[in-house]
Amino acid sequence: MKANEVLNHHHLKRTSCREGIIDVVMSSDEALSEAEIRDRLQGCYDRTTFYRSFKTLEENKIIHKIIVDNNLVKYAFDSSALSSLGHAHFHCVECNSVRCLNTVALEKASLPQDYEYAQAEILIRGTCNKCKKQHSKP
Amino acid sequence: MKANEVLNHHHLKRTSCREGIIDVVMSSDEALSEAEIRDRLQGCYDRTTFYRSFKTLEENKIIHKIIVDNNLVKYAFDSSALSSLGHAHFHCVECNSVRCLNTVALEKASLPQDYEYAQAEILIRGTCNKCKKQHSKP
DNA sequence: GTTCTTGCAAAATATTTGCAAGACG
DNA sequence: CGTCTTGCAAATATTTTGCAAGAAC
Repeated sequence: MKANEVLNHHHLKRTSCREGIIDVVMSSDEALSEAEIRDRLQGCYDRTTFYRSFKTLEENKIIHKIIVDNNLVKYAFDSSALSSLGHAHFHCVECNSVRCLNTVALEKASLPQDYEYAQAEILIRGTCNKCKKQHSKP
Repeated sequence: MKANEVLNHHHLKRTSCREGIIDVVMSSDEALSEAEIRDRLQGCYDRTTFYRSFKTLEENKIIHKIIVDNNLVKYAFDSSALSSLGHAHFHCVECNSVRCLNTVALEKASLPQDYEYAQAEILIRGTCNKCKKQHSKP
């Protein structure tokens, strides 16, 4: 599905900023920060516009926001299969890359009495394959 | 265990700000924001001092920080039983309260090939018992 | 043509840093 | 007394808002 189709599908106006963001996050295998997305779009847009676009795209569940730390916020394309249960992400503490995981199962049970479950977000920290490989080098 | 004992145990200087923070988070059944902690200490300390104290206490695993959203950061006493595996928290999307959970099990498996697991953070969103009760009122 | 979006400037907020004065041990 | 901590001021950084010009449909 192309960026403009995604926008049409959600009854959002096709603007080049939105299309650009969608193209970038769709084609990336890892989550990207605002700065990274802006770089890949050759800095074409104002930060304000980015924030507003991110917000709109997030509200429409086209992308989702991953807050790894207060100064590490990333965005990823929202493959809606995940979004019903919640999301799981892997954060490499060495290279700070963030990837969506779709293979993590949360045992849904055991909330306190009378609490109502809606959605879970799981952030797994560790070391990614690339950084682990670095370690084994001489 | 009292606040000053906690500090001694970690070889940290006993200062009233640190003791105050520890007292407040230890005696609270939910996680508290900087503003809430400051209020309970009658606004005695500078925000800078809070940030520095939080950092020190977090580095020593005396408290932990829960980033619910970019503008919703809370702190809770770190009961170390949880900290080995990671933490699970419940965020009520209605009243924005945050509580530590100790009864959530994550199926530890299924990372991509060659990834190394270190720790997980789970944030469960939903409705807390108090807010649910509100709904059933007339 | 009407409505939504953008860019700019500016405000609000959160967080960090330098430095001198003060508290801890 | 030497070292770590505090408070103030100021610097950074992030995110939000108002408004007029411009684009989408």
